[in-house]
Amino acid sequence: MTADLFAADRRHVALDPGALLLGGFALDEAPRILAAIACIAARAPLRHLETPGGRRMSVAMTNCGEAGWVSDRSGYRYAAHDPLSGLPWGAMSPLFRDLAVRAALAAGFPGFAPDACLINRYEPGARLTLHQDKDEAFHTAPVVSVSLGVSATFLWGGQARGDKVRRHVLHHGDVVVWGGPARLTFHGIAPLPVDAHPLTGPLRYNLTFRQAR
DNA sequence: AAGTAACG
DNA sequence: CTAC
Repeated sequence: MTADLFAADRRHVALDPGALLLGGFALDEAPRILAAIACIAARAPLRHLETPGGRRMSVAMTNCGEAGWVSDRSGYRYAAHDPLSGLPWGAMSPLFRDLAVRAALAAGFPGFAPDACLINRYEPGARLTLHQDKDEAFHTAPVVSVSLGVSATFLWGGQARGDKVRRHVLHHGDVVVWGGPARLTFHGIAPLPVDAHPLTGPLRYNLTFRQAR
């Protein structure tokens, strides 16, 4: 960890060894990121995936990058093509990639090479119950998560499902990075409150970058 | 199963 | 919080 990591103008929270919340990291890029999300969603619409148990997820999802995370009755997996259209997911823009790489570096993970960017859209009440990101082929690379729009409560657990869960509010522009010993930490998002943000109205968007392959 | 119901 |  270097000194510039902890610049005085930046809120930062060490969640655990290997896990860091970088406050306001993506603020400058946020309007361009939101415009890019609209372009991605025009090609690969945000949709409510089904869990293997047949339940509709409350969060709407799409992807860009070489691999996209999908779920249906047959399971969770990464796919090179959008199951809705059969087309490859759109390319990950340098704007997205550079942001993720800079955040990973700032959190102590140099050389991050994401090939997957999952885009999540939360409406009021949408949530993600506690889970692990473990569908990637290797867990040597960190997870980088970018928050935009309405603030949400991040649920940060431990290495076992039953471990104590801490809550941290994630604001517009916040980035969370977890890797190394924290790579498989259980995490989730509490139901999104009814709220409004100048750039997104009632919605929260989240970008999750991973190296899936 | 990244979700929900049931419970005390 | 536990069970499925």
